[in-house]
Amino acid sequence: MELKKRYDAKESEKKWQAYWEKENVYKFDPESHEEVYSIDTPPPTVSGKMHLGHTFSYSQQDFVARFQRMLGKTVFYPFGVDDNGLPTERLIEKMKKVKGHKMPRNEFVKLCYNTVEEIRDDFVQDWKNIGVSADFDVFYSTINKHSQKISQRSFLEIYKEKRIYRKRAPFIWCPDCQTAIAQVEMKDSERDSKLVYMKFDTTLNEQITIATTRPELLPACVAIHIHPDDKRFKKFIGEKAKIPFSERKVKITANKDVDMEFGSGIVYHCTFGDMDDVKWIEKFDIEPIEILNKNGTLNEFAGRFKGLHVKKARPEIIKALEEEGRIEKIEPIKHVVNVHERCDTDIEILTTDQWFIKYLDLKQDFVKYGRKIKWFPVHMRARYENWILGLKWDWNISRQRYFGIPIPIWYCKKCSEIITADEKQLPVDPLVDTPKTKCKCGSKDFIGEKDVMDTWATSSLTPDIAAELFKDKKIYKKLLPMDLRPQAHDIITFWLFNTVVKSYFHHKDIAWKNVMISGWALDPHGKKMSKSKGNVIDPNKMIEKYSADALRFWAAGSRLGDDLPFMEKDLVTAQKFTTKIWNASKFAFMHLQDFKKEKPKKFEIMDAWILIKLNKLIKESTENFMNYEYSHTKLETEKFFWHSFCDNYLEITKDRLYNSDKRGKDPKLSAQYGLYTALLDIIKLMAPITPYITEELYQTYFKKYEKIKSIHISKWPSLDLKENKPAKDAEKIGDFFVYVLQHARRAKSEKNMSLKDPIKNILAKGKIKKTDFENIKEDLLSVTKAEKIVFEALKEDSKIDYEVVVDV
RNA sequence: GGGCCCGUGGUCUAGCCUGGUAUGACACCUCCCUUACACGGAGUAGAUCACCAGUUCAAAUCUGGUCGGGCCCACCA
Repeated sequence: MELKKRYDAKESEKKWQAYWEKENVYKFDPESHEEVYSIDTPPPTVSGKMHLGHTFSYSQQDFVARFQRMLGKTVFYPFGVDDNGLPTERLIEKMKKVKGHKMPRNEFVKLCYNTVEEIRDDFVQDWKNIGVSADFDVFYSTINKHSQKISQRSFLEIYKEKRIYRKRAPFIWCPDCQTAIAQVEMKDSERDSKLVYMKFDTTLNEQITIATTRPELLPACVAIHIHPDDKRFKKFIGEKAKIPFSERKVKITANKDVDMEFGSGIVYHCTFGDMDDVKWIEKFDIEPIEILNKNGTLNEFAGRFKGLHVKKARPEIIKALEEEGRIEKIEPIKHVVNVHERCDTDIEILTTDQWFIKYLDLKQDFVKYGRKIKWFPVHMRARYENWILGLKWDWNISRQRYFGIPIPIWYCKKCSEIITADEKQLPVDPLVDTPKTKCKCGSKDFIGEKDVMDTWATSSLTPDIAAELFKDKKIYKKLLPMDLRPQAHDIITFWLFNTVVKSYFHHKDIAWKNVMISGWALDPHGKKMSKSKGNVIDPNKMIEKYSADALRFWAAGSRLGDDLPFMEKDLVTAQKFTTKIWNASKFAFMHLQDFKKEKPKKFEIMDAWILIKLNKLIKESTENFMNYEYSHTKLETEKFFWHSFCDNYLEITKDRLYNSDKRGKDPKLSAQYGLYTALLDIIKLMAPITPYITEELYQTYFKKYEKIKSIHISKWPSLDLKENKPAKDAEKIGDFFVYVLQHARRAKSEKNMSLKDPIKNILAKGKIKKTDFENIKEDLLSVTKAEKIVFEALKEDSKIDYEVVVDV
C-alpha cells in the first residue's frame, strides 16, 4: 500500500499492459446491454515501425475511447493492420532485396504473405506500448481471407449496380511501379527543368516557335494549339506544321484553353503530356499516338529514339534539334510536376485497360452525406467538400500489381464475355480458381483477371470488415453506423472519402456519426518530419527515455486538429507531472491509511472548498471531453491538481492530518474525505491521458475501496455536492483563505525568509462573515505560521474584496 | 488561381463561439533543503494579444480589409 520513493515507469507500464490483457479490461463484450460506442480504428500501414505521427493521433483517439468506456459504454475498439497492396510490396522488396516483377507472381505473393505475418506482432506491439486500449483480439488484416471476401463482395455488388466499368483510356500511370494509380495518389514535387523553345516549319513557309518542358514527346505531337484571340499567331490557324524528324504534318487549331502568356504562346499537343492533352483529344476528335511503353521507354512511334527512356530521350532530342538548328533558346525553370506519392516518380499518362467505379455524378450525394456526419473540428469538413468538388475522374480501382486483392472476374476465351465470381465462392483468385458456371456461349475456357484492387478499395470497407468479425447480425447492427472515425487530416481525401463512397453504395447510409481529425506531429521548428530531412523522432526511444504516459501527455497538449511541434522539453514537463502526482499520492496514502471512506458529520470549510472546485472541474472536463476537447481536460486538471490541490489544499490540511490529537478527529476525517475524493477524481480525469501511472495509483490504494478491477473501467467522476452538504459560501471563504495565504507567502519571500518561519501578525480584511472567518482561522494560522491574525469584515458595497497586511 | 487554418511575453500555449486589457508551461532573475516531492517550493520581472479601419460605453474576443506563415486542391504545355 505504500508507494516506493520513485515511480518506475518502465516496470509499471509493462506490468499493467500485461494485467489489462490478462484481465480482458478492454475486451469487447457483444452480449453487453450497455450502450455501444463503436470506433473505426485506422489500420496502420505495415511499414516497419510506428512513427511519432502515429503516436500522436492514436493517443488522441485513445483518449476518447477511454473516456467513453469510463462513461459506462461498451466500447467496440478493433485493431487492424493495412498490409495490402503496393506499399506492402515496396516494403517486402526492400526487406528481402527482391523485385516483384522479376519473380514468378505466386512466389512473390507468397513471400509477401509470409513476411507480413512474420513482422505483424512486433509491429502491433508498438501500439500496445503506447497504451492503445483497443481489443486486439478483434483483429483484422486488410489482406486476410476475411477482408478479401468483403472487398470482392463489395466489387461484385457495385458491379451489379452497373457502377463498375472497364475501359481502355488514358490514365495516370507510374512507370516505376508500372501500374495505374488514382488521382488521389499523386502529389506535387518541384523540379528543375528546361523550357525548350523549338522551331517548327509550317505550310505558311514561316516557322513557329513552341516552348515545352517535354521535348521528348515530340514524335507524339498530334496538333498545335493557338489562342483564337492571339494577334501574333492568328494567321497560322487552319494551317499545318511539320513535325521534325518525320514527314508527319499536324493541324494548327484554335483553342481557348491556351495561355498566351506562357512560353511562346503556342502549345504543342502531345499524347500525352498532361491531362489537358487527354481533354483536347476528345474535344478536337484527334487520334492519339501512344508513344510510351509501360516502363517509361519510347516505342516505335519515336522512330530513331525508340527504346530510350523519357529521361534519356529528352537530352537526345534536344541535341538532335540543335543539330538541325531548331532550338531558339533554352530557359532553365523550376516547375511543379505530379509524382506518385509512394515512390516520387514522375507520372506519365498511358492508355491502358482499367476498372473504374463511376461516381462523378454522385458528388452532391457525397457532400450531403458529409453534412450528416459531425466533424471535429468542424472546419475539416471544408477539406472534404473541396476535394469532392475538384474531382475530375472516376475512381480507378485496378492496379497492375501482384500483392493485392484480386478483381473477382474472368473473361471467356471464346467470346470475351465477362464472368463474375459467385458470392458463395469468395474469396476467389481468378488466376487459380474457375467460375462455377460456364459461359453463355457454352465455353468453359476462361482467362482470369490479372489486376488487383487498389488498397483503398479495401481499406474503405473497414467498418464492415471490423463489424463482420461478429457473425451475429444483431451485433453487426449495433455496431453500424459506427460512432467514431478517428484519423489524421492528411487522408481525408483518401480513406475518409472512399469510406463514405463505399458506405453509400452498400448501406445507403453514413459510415459513422462522428469523425475526429487529428493534426500532425511536427519537428521543433514546425516543419514536417521526414526521413530525408533527418528530423524524425523515434517514439520508442522516447518511451525508453521518458515513458509512454509522457508521450501521451504531450499528445494531449494540442487541440484536436492542430499540428503540434515536438519538443523534448515537453516530455520533461510530462515526466514532472507523473513525479508530482506520485509524490502527492504518497502523501495522501500515508494519511489515508486509517480512512474507512466515511463521510464526516460536518465538512471543514477548506475541504468543502476543494470539493466545490473539483466539482466545477469535473463538469467542465466532462463537457469538453464530450466534444473531443481532451486538451482542455488535461490542461484544467493539471492546473487544478498542481495549484489548487498540491500547492494549497495539501498544505492547508497538514495541520489537521498530522495533529488530530490537538485538532480533533472530525476535522481530520473531513480532510481525509477531501483528500480521498479529490485525488481519486484527479487520477480518474487523467486516466484517459496517462493510463499507466493512474492505474498504478488506483491499484495501490483505491481499488480495495472502489472494488473495480481497473481504473479504466471505473465510472467517470461525478460529484453530488448536495449530498456532501458543503457550507454555504465555502467557495468564497476558501478563495479569501487562499488570497491571505498568498500574501503571507509573498511577504516571507520578499524578506528572504523560509516558508516555515513564523510571522508576527496578519491583518486580513474581506467580505465574509466574522463567524466564517472563525471557522478557517485555525487552518489559516497553521499554514501561514502566523502568531496572530486580525480579521475585519468588509461591507458588501466596499470597492475592494480583500485587503491583507502582513507584519513579519 | 480556389478552399481552409493560424498570427497572444524570448519560446510554446489558454482565452476568442457566449465582448469588460490575458492562462499555464519552459527559459530568466531573487529567495527557501518546510516531516509528499530540491525530478521540489515561494516570489519578482516580462505581452500596446500581426497591422489598419468599423461596430460598441467597452474588442485579444464581433465585422471588413491589409500583411505574414502553414496545409489541401488545381495548374504552366
